[in-house]
Amino acid sequence: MNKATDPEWKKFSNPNDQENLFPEDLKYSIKAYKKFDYIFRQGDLCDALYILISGSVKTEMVTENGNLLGIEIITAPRPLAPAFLFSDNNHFPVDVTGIQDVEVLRIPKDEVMRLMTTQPDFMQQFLSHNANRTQFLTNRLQLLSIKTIKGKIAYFIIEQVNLQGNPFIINRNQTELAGFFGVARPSLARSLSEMIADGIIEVNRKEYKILDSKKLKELLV
Amino acid sequence: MNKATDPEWKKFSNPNDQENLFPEDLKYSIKAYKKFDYIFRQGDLCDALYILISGSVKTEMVTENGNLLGIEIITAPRPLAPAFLFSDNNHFPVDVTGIQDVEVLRIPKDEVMRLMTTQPDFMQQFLSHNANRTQFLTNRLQLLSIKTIKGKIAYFIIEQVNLQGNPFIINRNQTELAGFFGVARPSLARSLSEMIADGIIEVNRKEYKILDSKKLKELLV
DNA sequence: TTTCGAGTGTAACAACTGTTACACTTTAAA
DNA sequence: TTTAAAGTGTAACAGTTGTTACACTCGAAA
Repeated sequence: MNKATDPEWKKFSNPNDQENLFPEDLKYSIKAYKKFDYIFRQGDLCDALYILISGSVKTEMVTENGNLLGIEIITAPRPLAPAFLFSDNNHFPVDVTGIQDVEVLRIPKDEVMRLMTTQPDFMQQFLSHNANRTQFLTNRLQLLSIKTIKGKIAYFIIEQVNLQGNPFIINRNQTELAGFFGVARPSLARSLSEMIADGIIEVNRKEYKILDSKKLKELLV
Repeated sequence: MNKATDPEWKKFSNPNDQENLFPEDLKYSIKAYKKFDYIFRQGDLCDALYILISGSVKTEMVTENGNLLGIEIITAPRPLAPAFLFSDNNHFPVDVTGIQDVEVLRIPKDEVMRLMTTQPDFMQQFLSHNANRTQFLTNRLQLLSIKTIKGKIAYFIIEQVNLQGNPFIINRNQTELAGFFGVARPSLARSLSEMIADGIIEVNRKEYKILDSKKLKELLV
């Protein structure tokens, strides 16, 4: 297989590092799923490395009563919960559902072990990806640990300003944002309204601007 | 260095796997901290692998206003936030504070990279540990995502019954448990009282018993 | 341009949790 | 055994969030 014909999934998560991740004789299989199919369910055994090679999926935690807390949307190419392959209790912690038609690459665990020891670039990517996942989860945990809605908004806004500057764009509607925060949509709207009324922030469509940074930081409970 | 004189920290996180984790010529340094010293602060650069080799520490998230959300207590020997060594934004996500006098082993990043490729047992341990950390965080996230206190109690209880059977022991007092759930102590006490009054659970000292498993599951919001 | 649906703003009320305070019980040390 | 400290139970009230409902705005498609 030469580089020109390498499929998209060989790029793993970083398109710039598409070389030397996988050897010529890699053992793998590919399975296709339709839109809205469950790809994995919370509790499913995780006995191989799964990489989403086309389409996109959403992962959701399910509290046993059926309530959902949206976690994130994953777009190909990206591995799915790779950390769990090596955990003592290797079961999927979330539901994974296709939001488009998707294809998933499967590499058996022993084959992954071989890759780890023979392909340094693969190992580096694997470690880096898992490390970033851990940071994502830690960040999410920190957000959820803030008790007031205004506090969550403040935390999120400060994070976005650090990334994008002031003003900045939020590409989610209120319903999605409320789901991300784990709160009810009208409650989020109320908190936003009050923060606008207090002269802390300004909102035009998807553009948000901090007006009073001091007051904003006081909201971080 | 022969095996009989291997120090405790060579056992890493699993005392049964003390062989072949580290080579003879490992480059490292050790630093000591007093009780209540900060070992790391949220935001500190993480440029090496740190392993707690004696004593114990607690990790806490700090919301910028000073409020604390207790995360966990770590007892030697165990690595400290090893995942962040390989993340793109390699900063500590939590405060790490000694709750006893502690010693911390430091292995530089390039030395860790060498270990990963030359010591398969080290790599296996490292992967497994990070995987378990991810599961811990996911579990904590799931707990915090439950909105009602009774729901959190129910989730926690069901988890404990799966681990210990029914009845089971909770080795935390109400204050610690409330901190773990991220709620106020009297609120937790109230919810527990109501669950007892409703005949759902029974509590004697640290021993908890489920009486009505059906009602308990209905509390998982 | 019209129209429909998605998205947003808001209000009234219910439900839940936090705060503060204090009495009581248990534990461990003197 | 006595005593102080830690832990627990509980109440009253304040504060925040959820629920439900509905009007309004905006934008894309017909």
